[in-house]
Parts: sequence; structure tokens; C-alpha cells
Amino acid sequence: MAPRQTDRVPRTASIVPLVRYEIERLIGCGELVGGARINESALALRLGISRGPIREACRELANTGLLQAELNRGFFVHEVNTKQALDIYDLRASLFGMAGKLAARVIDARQLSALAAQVEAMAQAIAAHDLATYYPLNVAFHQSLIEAADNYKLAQLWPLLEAELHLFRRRGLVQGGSMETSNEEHQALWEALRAGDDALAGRLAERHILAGKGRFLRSLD
Amino acid sequence: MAPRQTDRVPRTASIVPLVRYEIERLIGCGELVGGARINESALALRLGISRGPIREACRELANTGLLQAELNRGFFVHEVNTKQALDIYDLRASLFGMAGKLAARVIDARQLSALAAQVEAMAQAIAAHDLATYYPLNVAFHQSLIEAADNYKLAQLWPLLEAELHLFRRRGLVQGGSMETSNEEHQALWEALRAGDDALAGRLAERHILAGKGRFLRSLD
DNA sequence: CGCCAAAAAAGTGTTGACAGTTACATCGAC
DNA sequence: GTCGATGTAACTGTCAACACTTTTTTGGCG
Repeated sequence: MAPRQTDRVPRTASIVPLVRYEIERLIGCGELVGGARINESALALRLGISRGPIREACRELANTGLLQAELNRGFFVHEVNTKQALDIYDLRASLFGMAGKLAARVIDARQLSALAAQVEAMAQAIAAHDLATYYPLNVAFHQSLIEAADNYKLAQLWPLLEAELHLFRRRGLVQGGSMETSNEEHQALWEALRAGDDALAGRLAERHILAGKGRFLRSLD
Repeated sequence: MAPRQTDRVPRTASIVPLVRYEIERLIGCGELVGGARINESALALRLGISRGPIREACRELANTGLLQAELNRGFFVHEVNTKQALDIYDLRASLFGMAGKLAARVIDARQLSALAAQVEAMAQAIAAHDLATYYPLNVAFHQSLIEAADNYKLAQLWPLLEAELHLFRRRGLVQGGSMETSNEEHQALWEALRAGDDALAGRLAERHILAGKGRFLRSLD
């Protein structure tokens, strides 16, 4: 069961990113839930490595907000409460609005058609009621717009916010009914981008996330 | 010269944050400049500790953007080029605008008077042409407004952006002449906050940072 | 049976050492 | 003198072990 790597490969890659990815996966798939402690020794044994790289990976994850460090007690999966989730929504709204505004000024034809393809793919997923396909497409669309804004720090922070919010969302926050509305917003945003209307694109992008926040709020009841 | 700590204290604190702070200090005071490599062994010897905690601190700093990791070559002080500095200014403008908007809705009397005191202290520093006093007050004022916005993630990210921008600013970017203008903007922002005018406060806050970006741009010539 | 103290177990924080890689210096050929 | 190869030193990536702390278990007492 434990995939030990006994063979010592020449050092072409560090194992720290692998550990980091593994912990993110464990959180993503629900094997590690909010509040759970990371057992360094057990994880090291399971991955067939020592504790050093695990601790380094945990430090990174603690810094991004996925884990929290407690002295002499180790690293715990960060529990995101409702207030914090709403905080992150607000932040994402502000950043996505900024991305929309900036992207409208500098986006090129290739990026525009890539976005259009993603909107179209989402429309097909909606028609097929295929949420499993829709969800990653939705994430990718947002990511593409962020990258189109050509702000390195924004592109660096966005995925971290997504990951932390993911800790809360866990399951089924994207209701079936909201997908159509959401993709209509994508379409409108795309048209503002194509028109180069930065003020409109910024407004639409921000509202799009705030609409998501609204859906999130209603889903809490 | 090297402040070795030979006495073994009971474990009431981890040394990782201390190392992190030390590296930040070395960068801040210019002993480590952009592009420089962190010599783990030398730093360990100098601080009287082993390399483990140093590596963990570096991982954190790499994640915040102050350092960059290169396989088999270690950690390097991130060199922030002009484009990236401008990116960070844009991001700060967006976030500070958001902070102004949110703070105007929820700020209380105590926080308002604290901000007023900071504006007043800055005015005195300006009158005395005391840049060494003005600069930290300015940073603290921004920090206070961020905290008044009551968004935990925003409060978490803001100092990281400040630190990374600091890598570029290094010395003397706040020209003497701009302090008055800047503090007038603080004053106007404060009045919008007191009036509870969230839209105005948001606009003024964003413009304040963008004005800083403008001064930064002009100082490059 | 419940409760508290002491002992044992589990787990983190840190260290020093080893293996592999990169950077530097030395030496010879042209 | 310059260029390239070779050997050496310096340094990173990882590991295994130790010291200390926290948690759990055990055992005794009321």
C-alpha cells in the first residue's frame, strides 16, 4: 500500500514540492479535514522519506494559510470559519475586479479566443448537467483571466485564495441551478474584455465573485 | 561578534520565526541585496543553530516572495524588477481601496481617533522635516486602516506586499516634497471614513496608493 | 465508580552527519 | 595568454538520532 521509493534517483528534483502537493491532495480529497493534525512521522513513513522535507512543505503550506503551526504540537489543517470564508470572497471579488479591469486593456486575440472556448465548454457541460466537468473549467476560466491581467503577484496570490476557500467549500457549493447564471456572467465579462471596456469589465468581474458570495451565503441556510 | 546562544532554554518558542525575522532584517538593512544567495551553513554558524530551522524559515520566505528557491543552488533574495514593483503597487492600490471601502462601514470611534493621531504625528514629522520618523508612521497608518477593514486575509497579505516592495524601494523613495501631499490624502481619507462614505473612502484610498505609484515612477528617471 | 498523580508512549523541535551537486581553482594544451 | 578538462572545495538536499514536550495510559486512592 505504501509506495516506498527505495531507489535513490539522481537529484533532478526536490521532494518538498511533491510532499506539498500530496498534503494538498489529502486535504482536497477530504482525507485530512479541517482541524486535523499533520502527523509528521506517520506521513514520512508512508511516503518513504524523512521528516525534514515534510516540515519544509508544512511551513510553506502554513504560510499560504492551509495549515497552522502550533508550538510543540505541530501543524494543523486550518479550519476556515464562515466569517473567514466571506472575507476571502470579498478579497477575491476585489482582486478579480482588478484583473478584469487590467485584462481589458492588455488582452490579446489568442487569450480572448481561449476564454471564449472555456465559456463554450462550460455551456456544453451545463447542457449535459455535467458538474464534474463544469467545476474545473470554471476554475480554469478564472485562472485564465487572472493571467491575462499580466500582474505576477496577482497570479501568485489567486490560487492560494482558491485553495483556502476550497477548505471550506468542501462539497457541492455550486448548485446546479446557478451554473447558467454564472456562465451568463462569464459571457458578459468576455464581451466587455473584447470591447476593451476596462471599467465595465472590472465591475462585471467583481460582481461575478460577489454573486458567488451571495450564492454561498444562501447555501449556508 | 556572533551572538551564540549556548544556553539551552526550555522550549517556549521556536527559533524558526526568529531566523525568519533575522533574514528579513538582513534584507531590510541591505546586508543581503537582491540576487544574493543565502548561505545556510554560514548563517547557521553565525546564529549558533543548525541548518534545519534556517531551511524552514527560507521556505516560508520563498513562499511570501522574498526569496526564491533554486534546485541544488539554495535560496536567493528575490530581485524585484520595475515591472514587478509596479504590479505590486497596482495590487496594493486595489487592496487599499477595498480596505477603505470596508473600513468606512465598520470603523469605530476608537480606531478613528487612533488614525487621527497618526495623521497628526505625521504632520509634526513633516513640519520637523523628520523623514526617519515619518516613514514608519506612514507604514503604521496604512496598517491601521487595513486592520480597521476587519478582513483577516487582507490583514495577512498586506504586510507581505509591503515587505516585497521594500526589496525594491531600498532607500529614499519618499522624497521630502511628497510628504505633504501624501498626508493631505491621509486627511481626506480619514474624513471620508468618519463620514462613513464607503464609496468615497474606497476611491480615495485607491488613488492614494496610485499617487504613490506615480511618485515611484517619476523617481525612476 | 470517579478522580488525580505518575509513568509510559507518541510526537515535535533541533541537531550533526552523509550523499550528491554546483562552483571554483589548478593544470596542461594550443 | 586563452581555453578546456580535471580535481577539489563549498554547499545543498536528505536522513537518522537525540532532547524535550504533549498526550495517553496506568495505577492508586477516596
